[in-house]
Amino acid sequence: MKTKSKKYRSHCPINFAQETFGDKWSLLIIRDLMFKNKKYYGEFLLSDEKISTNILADRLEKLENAGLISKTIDEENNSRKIYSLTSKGLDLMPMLIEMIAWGAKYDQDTATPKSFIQQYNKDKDRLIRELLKRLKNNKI
Amino acid sequence: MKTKSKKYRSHCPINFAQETFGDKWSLLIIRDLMFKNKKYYGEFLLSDEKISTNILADRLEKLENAGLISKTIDEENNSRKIYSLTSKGLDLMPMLIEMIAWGAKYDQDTATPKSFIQQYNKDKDRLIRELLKRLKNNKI
DNA sequence: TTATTCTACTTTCATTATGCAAGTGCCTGT
DNA sequence: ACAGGCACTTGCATAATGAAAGTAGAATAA
Repeated sequence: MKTKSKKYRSHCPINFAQETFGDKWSLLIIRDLMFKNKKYYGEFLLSDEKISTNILADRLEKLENAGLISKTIDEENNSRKIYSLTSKGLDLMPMLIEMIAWGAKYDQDTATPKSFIQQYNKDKDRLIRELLKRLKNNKI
Repeated sequence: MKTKSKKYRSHCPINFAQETFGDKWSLLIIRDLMFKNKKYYGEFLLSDEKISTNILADRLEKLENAGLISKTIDEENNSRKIYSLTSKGLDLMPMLIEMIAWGAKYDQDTATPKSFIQQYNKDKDRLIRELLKRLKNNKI
C-alpha cells in the first residue's frame, strides 16, 4: 500500500466525487456492501457484472485508501478478510438511493423491485434509515 | 452518429447509471449544463478540469445518444451549437445534489459555497425546485 | 503429517481508453 | 477575399482495463 498525496483536477465537489469513485466498478462494490450484505473478496467476484480479479483488488485498495471501506481479518478464518463500509462510505447512501431511482426510471428492463420505488416515493428519509438499521444489525 | 444497441453488464440500476455516465468526464459536462449555465462546446473546454477536445466531442455524442442532452443550432450564429439537458438529464439533479453534499463534506478544500450546504440542510426539495426554475428562466 | 482445497490476491499480455497537439472545414464579420 | 471563430477530427504516445493463469498462506481432509 503506497501513500500518495492525490492531486485533484479541481475542488468542485462533483469532480471530487468522480475522482474518488467515478469509474465503472467502484460503486458496484459499494452497492454490494451497502445493499447486498456482501463482505468477502470472493463474494464480490460473484456479482452479475463479472469484475475481474485484478480490477477488484485494485479498487478495494483504492477505496480503502480513500477511506470509504475498511478491511479486517475474519476471526473465524484467518485466511479471510472482511470488508465493510466506513461512515464516509455509508454517507453515500442518499446519493445511491437517488441513482437507483433514476436508473429504475429510465431502464425499462430494470431489476429494481417495485417495493423499493414505492418506499422511495412514500418516504425517502425513512427508507434510508431502515436500510442503515438493517446494515447495522447484519454486522453483529 | 452510429446507432448501436447497447448491451448492459446487468440491469442493476446502479450499473445502468454507471454505464450511462460513470466515467470521469460525463457528469462534469452535466454539471456545467445544470449549475453553470453553459451551453457551448467552447464553454465546456474552459472548465477547471481541462477536458481535451476529442474527449469532449466523444462524451457529448455519448450523452446525446443516451438521451441526457440534446443539440440544436444557435439561431443567432449558424456555426454554433447549443447543448441543453433533456428531462432525462434534468432528472439527475437530486443525485447530483447528494453528490455535491457528500463531496463538500469530505473534501476539506471544497469549492462548494456554504450557502449551498445551508440550503441543502434546510430544505432539499426546495433547493431543487429553485435550481430547476433558474435553469428554465435562463433558457429564454 | 501430507495433501488438497480455500481465499485473496499478482502477473502477464493483448486490447481499449485517454490525452496532448495539430489539423480540418464550415460559418461569420470586415 | 480574407481572417478569425467555432466545432470538431486525426495521429500518436501513454495509461487503464480485462481475461487467464499463477502464487502464497491458512484451513481442512486423509
